[in-house]
Amino acid sequence: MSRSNPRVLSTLERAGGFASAQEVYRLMQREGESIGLTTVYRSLQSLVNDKIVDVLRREDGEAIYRLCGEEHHHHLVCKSCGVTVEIEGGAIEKWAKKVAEEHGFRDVGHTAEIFGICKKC
Amino acid sequence: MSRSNPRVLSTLERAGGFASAQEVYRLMQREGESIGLTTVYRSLQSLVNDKIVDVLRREDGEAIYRLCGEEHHHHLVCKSCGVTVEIEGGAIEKWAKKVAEEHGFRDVGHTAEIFGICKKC
DNA sequence: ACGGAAATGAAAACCATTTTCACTTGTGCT
DNA sequence: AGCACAAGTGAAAATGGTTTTCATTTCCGT
Repeated sequence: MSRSNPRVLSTLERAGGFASAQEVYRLMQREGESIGLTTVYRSLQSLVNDKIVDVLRREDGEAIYRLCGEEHHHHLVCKSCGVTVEIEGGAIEKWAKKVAEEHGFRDVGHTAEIFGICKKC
Repeated sequence: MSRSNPRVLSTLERAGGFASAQEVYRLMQREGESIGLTTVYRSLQSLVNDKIVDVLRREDGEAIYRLCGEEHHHHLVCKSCGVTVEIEGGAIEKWAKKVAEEHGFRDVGHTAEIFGICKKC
């Protein structure tokens, strides 16, 4: 098995700790790094194996990676203009954890997003 | 736009209300129904638009469809085997509403999902 | 029966991801 | 240094789910 290319992790960090493999690849290219898409995929997989990053799925099925333990937040998105507000989700964290434990789940994560129409729209 | 082919819905029901497009297609073929994969996809999409079925993602990114009641609920999904538990989200409803109001949003909706590894996996 | 709209499905296009394979780089050993 | 073998790399091809295209068929209203 191959090991993670450190530049991949560092790029993922720079991306805000949240990006797809393709995005990491494009970002690295734009910055002049010489790397192949294959290596990006392999490095991300390896980081997932080592539990250094988490993998989630976007609605369209694309895999997105984020640093584990990264303080995560949620989004309040305007359906009309797309403006996004980052919000704290203390209540959610507890709820998710509690519900999951009640059902015997482990290794628990969650997603939550609020959407609506903002004041200006 | 096209409408849903009723045999697709009925097959999804027979499948336990939980299957991927490919599985629905294969099931229908095995039962001797004459239908194209394209129509299965279109029907499922249309059912999702009409909020008759829900769409989730398996760990490998494949979309899975399931019948869904009208009451608003959330899901606790096993990342490994896909088993799903419907859960109440009273705490979330309040949280979403409160946060959105604080930021002056109206017409508010939300999504929330918890995922992890279930007891059996 | 006629004509246009909707439905259908085979084949092609798409696109993220994985695999293959030939080549390069790194490492340990003498 | 020189050698051998393991590990890393990436271009290109393969994979597989999903979407698009487009020609054909089915439906429906008049």
